[in-house]
Amino acid sequence: MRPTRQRLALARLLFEPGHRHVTAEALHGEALAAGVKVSLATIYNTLHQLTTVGLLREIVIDTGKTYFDTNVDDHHHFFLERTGRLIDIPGADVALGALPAAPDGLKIARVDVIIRLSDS
Amino acid sequence: MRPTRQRLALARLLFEPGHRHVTAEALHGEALAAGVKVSLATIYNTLHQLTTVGLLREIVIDTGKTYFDTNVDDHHHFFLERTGRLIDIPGADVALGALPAAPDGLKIARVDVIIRLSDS
DNA sequence: ATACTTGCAAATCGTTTGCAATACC
DNA sequence: GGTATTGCAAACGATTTGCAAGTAT
Repeated sequence: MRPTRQRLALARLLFEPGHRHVTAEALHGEALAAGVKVSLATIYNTLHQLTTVGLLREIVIDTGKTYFDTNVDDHHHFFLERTGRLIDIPGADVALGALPAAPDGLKIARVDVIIRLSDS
Repeated sequence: MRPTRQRLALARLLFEPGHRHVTAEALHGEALAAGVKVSLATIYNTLHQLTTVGLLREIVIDTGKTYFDTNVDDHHHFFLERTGRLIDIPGADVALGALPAAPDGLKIARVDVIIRLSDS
């Protein structure tokens, strides 16, 4: 994985501000706003590569849009339904008791807990 | 909501076999296989209407594809990553301890627990 | 008769892909 | 130079929409 101009710029945008959640579109917007010339295709490439390498985690919350989380530790999420925003919940803050055993030849790859929030 | 031919046929396909998870495409296929002439547009209409009415529940597990669950009780899911299949987990089988409080003016609408399974 | 439904085909949205031009080592 | 990477534009798959024709009450 070569440290190209666009990869470096994207990495800076992603990891400098601390933990965050981005969509490809949003990151693309930020890049352009920051004066970084990148194509959307490259954004997707990079996000997936970083995910493969373990620097990002993909979160499925909403159909039709993929979120990438710069926090790859064990943790969960609040999802604000009205705004589409995500908030991290430290893994320790959600007590999961014994989980049902996985069927036959399968193993638990990950447990996602999503707490969906609406206006009260 | 009128009991039209296609709505009745779809309701039968959905609710007669016991609890299940379907995608619009899959239901469309079944309908055609069962000799029921329905357009995909109507499938989507009907699935959404049934969801609004509370007879179905929408599950987000996978980007780019929406699952509808005929089980609307409190429960969670196993997701078989290799096949894309869903398996219900009774709500009681997952012990959730105290959850972090929802921020300011927000309330918990729902808690989704998804246990992702891969081949072991 | 009137309002609700259907179905087609076109449109949309996020994402992916093919491929030639380009940047990295 | 050789290989990885970029960017464009076209291709995609799932879902939605506009609208004319059909159907329930």
